[in-house]
Amino acid sequence: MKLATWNINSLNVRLPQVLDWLAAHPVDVLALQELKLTDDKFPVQAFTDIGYQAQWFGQKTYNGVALLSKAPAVDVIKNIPGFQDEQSRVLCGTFDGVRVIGAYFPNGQEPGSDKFAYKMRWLDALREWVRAELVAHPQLVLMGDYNITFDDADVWDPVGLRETIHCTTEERTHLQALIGLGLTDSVRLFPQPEKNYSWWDYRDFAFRRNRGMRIDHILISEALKTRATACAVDKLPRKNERPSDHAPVVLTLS
DNA sequence: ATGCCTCAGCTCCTGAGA
Repeated sequence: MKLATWNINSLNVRLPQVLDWLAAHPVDVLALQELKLTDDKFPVQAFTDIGYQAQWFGQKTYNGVALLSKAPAVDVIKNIPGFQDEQSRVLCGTFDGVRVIGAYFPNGQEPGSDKFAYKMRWLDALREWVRAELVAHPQLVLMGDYNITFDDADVWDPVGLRETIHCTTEERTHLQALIGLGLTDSVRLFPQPEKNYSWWDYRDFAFRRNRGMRIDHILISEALKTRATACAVDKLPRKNERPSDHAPVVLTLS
């Protein structure tokens, strides 16, 4: 079983790239973030045509998430139960017995801002919900655009970007709290290239200079850790014409 | 650098992303 996550920064713009990528990498589940379209504009037929089922949770202009899958989704949930949220950020379903949560974590903009406070509240709510989901579903994957780095190894300039957004102690404490639930960062289970990032700024030739951050993650439960055989960032789509600023991350389970 | 690029929208500038 293969699972992947990809922030595609507008499904309208990136649909051809998503279809091409799935043709080359026929994963069982692909979580998408930043659809940037309303539910009525979701191109379900394009995915049906290539043999994928889809769950989607869109929003005008911002956010929006989807789960594309070969198997049907069971027990689908949109956003975090009990957490009032105007923004479409979470989509959850069970596929072949594996509970999959696809999430677009808030950006947070700047420490001290209202958006940062929202990010912290959202992370609190997510953690408590995932804690309960893990009890009901021991085989669980939490993947998406976390907008948080684990540590300096995930940042191209850890000194210059110290305590800036995605790199603050407060955000990293929240990320570690998810690890504390019994989840594992699947990328680090396997040898990786030096300076292994998943996002690069569009500006200043950041990708070419590999000035990036690893902010897209696939966290897996203990029960799945024993099934994990590979996990890596696929940088190739970032070299496309009109690429997303993020690259997909792919996990292989036995 | 309050800069750089990209996308959506009440679109020809602004807000947001990260």
